[in-house]
Amino acid sequence: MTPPPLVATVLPDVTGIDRQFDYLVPDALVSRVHVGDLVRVSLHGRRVGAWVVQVAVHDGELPLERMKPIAKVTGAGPGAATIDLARWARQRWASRGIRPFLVAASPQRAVVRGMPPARTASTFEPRHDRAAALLSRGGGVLRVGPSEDPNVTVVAACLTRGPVLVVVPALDTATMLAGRLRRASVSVALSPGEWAQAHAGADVVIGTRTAVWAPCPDLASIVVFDEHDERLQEERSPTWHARDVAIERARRASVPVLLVSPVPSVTALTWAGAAVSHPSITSSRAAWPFVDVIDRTRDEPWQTSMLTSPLIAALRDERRRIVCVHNAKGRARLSACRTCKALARCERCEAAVREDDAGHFHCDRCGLDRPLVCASCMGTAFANLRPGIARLREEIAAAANRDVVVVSGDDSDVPADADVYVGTEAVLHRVRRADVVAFLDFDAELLAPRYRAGEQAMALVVRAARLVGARDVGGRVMLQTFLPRHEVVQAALLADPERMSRVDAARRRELGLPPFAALATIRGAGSDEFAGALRARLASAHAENRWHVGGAASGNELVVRAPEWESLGTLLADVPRPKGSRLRIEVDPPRA
DNA sequence: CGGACAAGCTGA
DNA sequence: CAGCTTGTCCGG
Repeated sequence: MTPPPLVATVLPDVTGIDRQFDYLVPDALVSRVHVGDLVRVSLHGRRVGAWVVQVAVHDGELPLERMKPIAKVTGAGPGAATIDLARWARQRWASRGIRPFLVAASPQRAVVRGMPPARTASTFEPRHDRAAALLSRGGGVLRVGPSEDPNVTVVAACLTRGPVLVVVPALDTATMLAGRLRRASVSVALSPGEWAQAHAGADVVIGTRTAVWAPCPDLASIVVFDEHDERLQEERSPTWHARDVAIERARRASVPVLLVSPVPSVTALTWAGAAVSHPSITSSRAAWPFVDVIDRTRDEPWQTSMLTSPLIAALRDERRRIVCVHNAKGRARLSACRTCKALARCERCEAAVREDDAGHFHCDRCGLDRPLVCASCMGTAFANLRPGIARLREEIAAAANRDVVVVSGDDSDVPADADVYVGTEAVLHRVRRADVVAFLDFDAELLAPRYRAGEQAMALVVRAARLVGARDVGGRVMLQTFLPRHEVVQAALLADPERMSRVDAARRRELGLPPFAALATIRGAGSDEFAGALRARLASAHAENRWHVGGAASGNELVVRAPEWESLGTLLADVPRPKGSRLRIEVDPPRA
């Protein structure tokens, strides 16, 4: 009697096709087709790559004669467990399909099985004591100082248990850490380039956020370094976050996960509950720079100037390299009369006007020019309340009496030997080393209209802290603010990030924001119609209480809030998308 | 996504 | 009505 034919359900690697298709497994390939493998099939007259998502005995649902055979087995792929993890992620981030996750989990080139594992089972010292303690308790959040360098010792603590998966925000960190571990005789597979070695087996599999999807046989623990870093989240939809994937993957594999950061996110702390390891107050303080809070409500007679006297003193200190951060994004220039403090406005349309290069007031709204005279008191001296970066550069250069380098977002080659740098927050990623970092208008970060503004501001302080080093090497961060008592400012000042996360967590709980609720933004053609369908569904289910569907009246952006992500994902998947729509759904939106 | 096929438009 | 464009459907 002939054995029943095998049928493989495959998902084509083709954008726009969120469907699965059944193919016959030819007798010659029966031993080589496994769930999670990559194959090639003929679909609608063309050869395409596909993932095998299921292998089963033919059930007669689709007649055999309508099925084509699998054309070829390309090689190893994500594996069955990762495909299940991708299905979880599809609901978690309201993705239409699992293809984006499988792409992240797959090798870039074909990988044939049979490569030998490279496990050296090498352990080394020193090992991070607090990391080891957390691991034996099942994992959690490991808070460290910003200028500490815990990566190698934390990995050493993990290695005593077996293979470890390491996720870091940036590729250069991954490459550098891989090198340091190899010098300690640890076998390392750098993801995604060394996917084949990771699949065959290594002591450490390491990479940026996509590495959280990488294979790691006999996985014994997962570490996410710099858990607060935004680069761990995919910026395009589906906006999956490597931290959350790591937590779920570890849970499924019954292994501990460590989230390491100087400023752990509210999401991480809420997940960890009591499993948070803090450094001692003394060692934490020692690992932070000096933080100067410059209270702009008190210190200056002319309160609106960006150049306060402590800043001018720092600019004039020729022994110190200083980096000035000024987030000018989307901020209009603004002039005010020095005598009567009235805002300079357009006579015709009342919009704020700015000084142009020719020495006139110019209105950007209606184009009118007028002389530099105050309309209320006829004064002729004006202050620029929100200088653009060019104007600021002139003011800083005049105050510092040193050369100033302006760093813009897209510059990659920045002179390395300058004394004074000015730029948007991108400057913190371009300059290697500094003695002082000054945030000229820290309130722009604190008051940004995003629910994660506080943590994002805190992340900038950490970035600055690493640039200047700890207080014992003289590292100094200056925060110019009108809000000196703000929890972020206080947390930085006292080297105690918990001060900030406690307040932030309480506020988010009260306002129903993540991680205490699920939040999504929806944009793109058809989102108005989709919003209507969502409201109708919620009304019929009598579930409006903890739900909210707002915005999109202008066709701009729809905000959906749900009690938790499970029901959000279910709802967004169940409500049919209007035909012809192109919805971009962002769950846990990074900018909202 | 991209090929097939149908329906709609133009020119002689 | 050939010859072309535009739109919709569907793939195993």
